[in-house]
Amino acid sequence: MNGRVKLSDISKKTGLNVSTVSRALSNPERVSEETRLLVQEVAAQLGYVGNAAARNLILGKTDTIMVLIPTFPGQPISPVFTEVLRGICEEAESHGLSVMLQQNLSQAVSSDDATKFLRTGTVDGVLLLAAEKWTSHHAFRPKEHVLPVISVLNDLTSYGLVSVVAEEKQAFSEIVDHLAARGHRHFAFVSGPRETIHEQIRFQATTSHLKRLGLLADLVRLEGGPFDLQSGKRAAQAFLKLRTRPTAVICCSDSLAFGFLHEVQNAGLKVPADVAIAGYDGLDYTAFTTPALTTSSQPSSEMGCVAVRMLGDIWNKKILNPTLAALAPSLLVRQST
Amino acid sequence: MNGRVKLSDISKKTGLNVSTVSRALSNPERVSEETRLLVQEVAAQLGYVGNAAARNLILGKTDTIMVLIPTFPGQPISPVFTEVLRGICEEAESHGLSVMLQQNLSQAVSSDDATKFLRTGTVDGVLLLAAEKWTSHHAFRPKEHVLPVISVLNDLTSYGLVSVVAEEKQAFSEIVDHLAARGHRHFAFVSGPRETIHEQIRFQATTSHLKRLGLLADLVRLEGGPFDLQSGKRAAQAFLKLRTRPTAVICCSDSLAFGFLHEVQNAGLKVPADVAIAGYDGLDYTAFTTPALTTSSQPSSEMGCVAVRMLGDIWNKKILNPTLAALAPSLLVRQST
DNA sequence: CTGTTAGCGCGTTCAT
DNA sequence: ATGAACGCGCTAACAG
Repeated sequence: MNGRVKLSDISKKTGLNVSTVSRALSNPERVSEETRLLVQEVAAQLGYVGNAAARNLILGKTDTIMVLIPTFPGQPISPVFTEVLRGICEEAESHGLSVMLQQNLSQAVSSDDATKFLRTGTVDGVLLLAAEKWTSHHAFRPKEHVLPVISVLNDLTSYGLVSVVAEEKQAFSEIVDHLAARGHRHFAFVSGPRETIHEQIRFQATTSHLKRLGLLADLVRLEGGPFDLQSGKRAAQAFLKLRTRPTAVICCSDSLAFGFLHEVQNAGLKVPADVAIAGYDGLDYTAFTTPALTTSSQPSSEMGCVAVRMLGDIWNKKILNPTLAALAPSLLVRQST
Repeated sequence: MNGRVKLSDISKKTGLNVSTVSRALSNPERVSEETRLLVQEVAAQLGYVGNAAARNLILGKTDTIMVLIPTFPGQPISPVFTEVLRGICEEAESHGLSVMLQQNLSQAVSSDDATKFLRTGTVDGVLLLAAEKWTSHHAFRPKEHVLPVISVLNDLTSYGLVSVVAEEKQAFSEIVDHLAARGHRHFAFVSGPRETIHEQIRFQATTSHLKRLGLLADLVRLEGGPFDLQSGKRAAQAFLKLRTRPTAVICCSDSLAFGFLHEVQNAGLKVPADVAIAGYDGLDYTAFTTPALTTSSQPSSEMGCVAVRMLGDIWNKKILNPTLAALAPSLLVRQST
């Protein structure tokens, strides 16, 4: 390709052998002081940059990880994904790893998706963000050799994947506790998409904790839909039609909470006097609604960091089985409750 | 590496030569119907996936583009970047391209950053998001051969880079027109970071258009700071201390507008009765503030698409000079004005 | 239409 | 400490 300078170029210019030049650049200690400096100087002078493809080919690795992010048509990407991605990039960079990104259209990763990036063979590991299912492809186990795959945000250990998630159960228990301590006895839960793992875990955590407190009888479940502002608005419309309205509303996500807040305020309700609202995610804008939203903050970028570290552990054979890492959330009590 | 199945494996199993197998897989039309089917079947059966490194090495290209996104410590990534990124990924996928992501810590891309990813040599082109400067590195021009670099969001044609941007000038003129039509005569501008291209263009567009309308005399410039909610809040605090307050506030970004809105409402002002507020970006949550924010929507994902397409044009020699593509924004008039 | 040959750029054996 | 030779897996010439 083109006139890119290569090892042989700097070999000619120095009179040294190509392999010596190679050593001087990758294993400087295995070469004399003198030649090392010479090579380094000429390399810099010529603007040598190396060829990753050749290096990858002979080394059998690429030092690259693939990140799969689900996207939904017409919907912006969740800030949670963005933050996880940031954590991944930071940690990857500190380990000298590159990050490849692929956005896939459905939340469920199928074997087809798997094939798509495997066909490239350019990565040493895969990070799956918020995948609901995982159909392991035959290409992943050619001869007992598998490409490491880690699930982030969703617990897919049952599919045999190392997973790193947030302690959502704890988060929603804390929210319930907080609301109960404020004196609330009648609750509503604004649901996200029923089929998602998140919805199931969060609703389950809420009901089981309410039950523990003897308050379950009064839980109203409001259908939201997708994790977006519009869904929160719809749920609020249903809420407003209720004969007896709960005094505390727990939303499955911050976007739902914001949409909900917007709509009940439009209808003239006072928050938190008429109804208290809590969300989940810890998006930055929740601190700037009026009133500011109580929410539980996900350890988003931390999950990204941890996932990259665990990938390293898999490469180093320190992790051998589908392990689960669960990171703690932190409750942010604000004016909406 | 490992026990990955390669061309030679399927060559043995079929009795065909390696190159025939290669052809059957990459140029199916240059091989007999019979062998093609045989090869494809055996390939599928063995779970052949190919080795990108080898392919890249011989082809001299990687079909991969690098995206550089600026990040700021302790600050979430702008949704605008995320949307641009989405556009890039979608368009890239439709062209069979992969996307590598690197987040760099400063807004200004220096030669060091350039070197970092060039050292990999794994990409065929670079997309620079919101870079303020560009120090072209010698590695970019080894022998009249350069790696194509496109600037997205910022016009860096003066650095010799093909650039794709939003028509910010138009956007802010439209905002001014809208506000003037509403009867406003006293304006404030909430500034973002003074050193950024965006702040300069947007402020300049606002003042020059106000001047055109004969309204410039009354413009108050409020210092915001970083493009975030907190800065908008600070600007609002300054605004509240003004002896005579402007009736219309134009914010350099939606986050500033939201923070501003939050704070003036806290102080008891009515929006838009006491003060009208407009932002810029078109973030989804602006439709759900109370009142909903008037804003001008950036063609974010479109910019990503266009950038990828232009990269293709550069590869095909259809673009030879630093071209500028400017995409139109769309004004969203809502209740805050 | 298929087999043969050669080589992409680099790292790592072997020798020396 | 350095040089020579080999091979990573694949594709593109060139024959046949």
